[in-house]
Amino acid sequence: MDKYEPKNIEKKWQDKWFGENTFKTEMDEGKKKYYTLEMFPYPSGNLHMGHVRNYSIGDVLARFKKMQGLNVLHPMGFDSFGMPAENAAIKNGVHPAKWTYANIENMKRQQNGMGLSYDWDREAITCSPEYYKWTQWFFELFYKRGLAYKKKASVNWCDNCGTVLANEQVIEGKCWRCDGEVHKKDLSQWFFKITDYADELLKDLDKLEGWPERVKIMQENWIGRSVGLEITFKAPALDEEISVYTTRPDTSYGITFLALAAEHPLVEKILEKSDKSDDIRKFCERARNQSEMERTSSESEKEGINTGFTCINPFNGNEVEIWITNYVLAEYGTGAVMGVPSGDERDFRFATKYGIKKILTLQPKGVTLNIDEMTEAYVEKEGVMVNSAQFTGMEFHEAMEAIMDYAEEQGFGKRRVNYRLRDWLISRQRYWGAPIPIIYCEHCGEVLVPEEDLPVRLPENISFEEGAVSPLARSEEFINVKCPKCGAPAKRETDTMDTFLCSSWYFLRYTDPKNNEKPFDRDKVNYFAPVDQYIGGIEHAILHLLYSRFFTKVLRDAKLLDFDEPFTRLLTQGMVIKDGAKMSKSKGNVVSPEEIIEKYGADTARLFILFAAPVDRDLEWSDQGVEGAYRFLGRLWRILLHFEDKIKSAPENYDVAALNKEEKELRHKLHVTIKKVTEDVGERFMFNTAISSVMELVNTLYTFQDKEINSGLARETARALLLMIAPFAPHIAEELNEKLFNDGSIHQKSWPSYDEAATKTDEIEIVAQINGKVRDKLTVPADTDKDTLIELAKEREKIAAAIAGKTIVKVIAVPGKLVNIVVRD
RNA sequence: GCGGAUGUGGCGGAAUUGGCAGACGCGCCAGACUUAGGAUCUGGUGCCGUAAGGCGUGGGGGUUCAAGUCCCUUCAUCCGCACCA
Repeated sequence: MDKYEPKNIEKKWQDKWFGENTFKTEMDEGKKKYYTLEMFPYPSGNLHMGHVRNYSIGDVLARFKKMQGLNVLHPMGFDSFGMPAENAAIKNGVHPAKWTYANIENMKRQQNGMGLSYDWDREAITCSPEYYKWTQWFFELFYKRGLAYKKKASVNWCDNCGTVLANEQVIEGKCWRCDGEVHKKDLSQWFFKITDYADELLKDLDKLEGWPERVKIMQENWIGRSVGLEITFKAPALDEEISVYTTRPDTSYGITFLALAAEHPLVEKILEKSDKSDDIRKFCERARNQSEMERTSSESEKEGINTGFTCINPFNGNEVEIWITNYVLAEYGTGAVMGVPSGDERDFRFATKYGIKKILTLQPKGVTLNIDEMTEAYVEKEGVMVNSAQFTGMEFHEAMEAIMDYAEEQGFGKRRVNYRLRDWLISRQRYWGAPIPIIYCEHCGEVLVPEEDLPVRLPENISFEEGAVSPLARSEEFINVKCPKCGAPAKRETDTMDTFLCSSWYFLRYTDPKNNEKPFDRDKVNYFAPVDQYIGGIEHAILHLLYSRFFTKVLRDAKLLDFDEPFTRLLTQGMVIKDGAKMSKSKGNVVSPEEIIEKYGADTARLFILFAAPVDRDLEWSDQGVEGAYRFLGRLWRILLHFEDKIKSAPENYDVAALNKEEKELRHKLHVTIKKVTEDVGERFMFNTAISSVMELVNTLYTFQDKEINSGLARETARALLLMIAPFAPHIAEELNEKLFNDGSIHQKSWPSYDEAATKTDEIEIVAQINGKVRDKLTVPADTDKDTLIELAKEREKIAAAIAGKTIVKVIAVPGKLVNIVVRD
């Protein structure tokens, strides 16, 4: 018998599969489609275990659904614009394109070495002009729809990367890519108006039943919708009005100060008129220079300066001090907030620190609070109003509505919805990205590059010295153009687009990847998309997944496609952990996929990674576990080849009734296993238990090693085993199928069906309990009824002994499961 | 602080609808085959106990004939958000 040598068989089948492009998918209206997608990688050069896990999960699904008769779309591509290529260029003098394409080639080789069933004819590479032409085209579409605009704003700047970042890309005050400190800069930048879709992005989360709850909650929090009141204060001494936004209008009678952000527009006027403008200016500068970390931490010390000016609380005419503080966010709401020390913890501490007055407006029902004795604010949203004019005595919720109504009637307040979500900053001061297709003309202003001139290509001849200015901005050849409108000399925009823009639509391009006329054909995109099952890491819970949802909705409104959401189901895989930490170069705990595949083969690598943990949980890497997976494949190989002659000489059909007891049990086990694996893979996404049941079946088959076995049953079992293991370990399944059946690729065959009758047994085991504790087990016919069960149980020696001399209080019998006799002394 | 998750043998994990806790794999122990075994096959393996039996799903309480599963409470770990007024 041949030994199981993965090296000898895997390469052979991969050459055949990819040589013949076995996994090619075509649109077929008559067939139900299934679109399964793994998040495409950044071409860093080598696959890591996270990729292996991601792709293994996707490949099992793709192969499984295909065997179930669906028209499976399973593409792959590369998210190939971005900083690392440019950094490599700066460091080693290699052009980013060269570096990137070399990495793509290597990663593709590794992906093929895993035996993944991709349709490579549909590959999308975001840095290729054929692709980024359409990324630019989308920019123009957004621009025309009023969703792309340029404005001067205080934006996030990363010194390391030499570029601005979107809010979503600042993680705890640091750059998502390089972990460098981020600080604010005032720059004129391009934005996408994602806020126009805030409400729909929030609402439609309800439609995403196949998404993990936590991802939806993260998006919900990120969008951060709140409902409140905008109140306008008059400041006569400044001859100005100041608006604040609050979600607690019920506390309006307790306002004792008004807090402005250091960046608030009114600050300029205050400086002009104030006699202590030097102190105020100093304070504002200090506040602005705090890093993003310091400014957005709730732990930070709250500081402020009294401007000496006041404004009028429109509710009660009280004069209220205007302060400038370091804790009010300029970008949220109006950049100014009303200070109610009695009802807000921050305001309480601030007021205590600076000796500002406190007025109580709400207290728990039946309790009388004394503001002078309180050590913290009363922040609960329930209780009874006090000190609030005509609203005094009202219950919280009632007062809330009444006060808002009153403010609107009086004309100084307006109900308003606010979002945390800000517009998406999409321009980057880097070379290796899709150029923004805009030309600046002295006469015509901002002009879109005409569609027929797309793509705006990146100049290839370019220098990458380190410097503050983007390489594109230094390229005269690139910058200088004629205005498309008037023909006068004009200049190109030198910023490129955030790479998250490229990845916001790639899953749509796969449906029609070679289209030169359009980003994709509407019929094709509507046939294949949305993605039925998307698989990737949790790190994109907000970033990529929010942007893609936004894109999809805009394209729907532009009538390019007919669905609302891009990803019907989302699976967030767990991390691959070793020695208690995520695998990383810096921790030195990296296991190279290539080495594992070299040593054990791709089938073992895939099987281990799918078996070791449920797909959505973290997976602890175990070298011995890998050995175990390898051992199992060896066991499968040997036992099937052990029966080789039997299988080859077996008839297609056999008489089930003629099987002996053990054979009947094997057949039962076989059909139970098919049922279980079908459900585990297709419905429960429990690949680990699917594999364990296949292992059990193999173990059962081993009991026939030295026994006679009905050849028809051996044949049926072998075939089903190969079909079931095929999605997980495609090479060994293909090889064994050829050796035993030699009737074409196993991957073109149908998923096995089970015989419902065979999953049932004539006799079952029933548990006999006394007071809920198992005392005996009895084997009875499967259809034994309640009363008979109880009778049979009572006849058992152990049970009879246990109930002898005691009073039977109650007897519970669950047919098919147990009998429980409750006794008392 | 808020939100979410997780907690089961020596380890990874299973138990899908309240019904035999620990499937499957790793590790460990023993046997067979063998010049040899880090190959392979077979058997054993939650803990305490010679046994009968008892105990056991982070801790405490509860509901129930029956709880890993439901309820209350508490602890620990991980993740996300973190001055959003």
